[in-house]
Amino acid sequence: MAFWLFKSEPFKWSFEHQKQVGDAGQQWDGVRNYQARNFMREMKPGERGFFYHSNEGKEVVGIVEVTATAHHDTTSDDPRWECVDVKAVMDMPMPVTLEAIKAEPRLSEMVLVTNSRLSVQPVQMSEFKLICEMGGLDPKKAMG
DNA sequence: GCCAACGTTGGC
DNA sequence: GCCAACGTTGGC
Repeated sequence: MAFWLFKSEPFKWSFEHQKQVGDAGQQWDGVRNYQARNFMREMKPGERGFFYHSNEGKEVVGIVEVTATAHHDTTSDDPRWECVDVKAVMDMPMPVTLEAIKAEPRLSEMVLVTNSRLSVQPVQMSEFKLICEMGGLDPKKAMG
């Protein structure tokens, strides 16, 4: 079981939008970066990740779950670009800011910190649990 | 709004 | 296959 982080600018696609589409989920489209695409290819239905608001907010705001394996991104004509489907699972009671993440020595290896431009990235289980705790969320609940 | 870091493109 | 030029991301 792997854990992930999905980054989105809230004025383009926010966690609120994500919640509105419900359990049907929605393709995580628009990714045009090989590294990010390759991580999506590794994802399996049922795996969970953080929903992170970049630019505005700069915080982890909720938990999402992968509902479909990688398939063609319908917003691109180019068959190279694929994406998974995700659905919103629960809110982070207290959003965890990038500032707080950077201030936590145990999170210094997070991809969010070491490669801030990667929009889809893996998260270690220890990192996942710790951020849940920082956000007031029981890690067991978040992990499903 | 700026700019550093990074990724991609295309000429050679 | 190299690398300069360019475009984009995202923190500040």
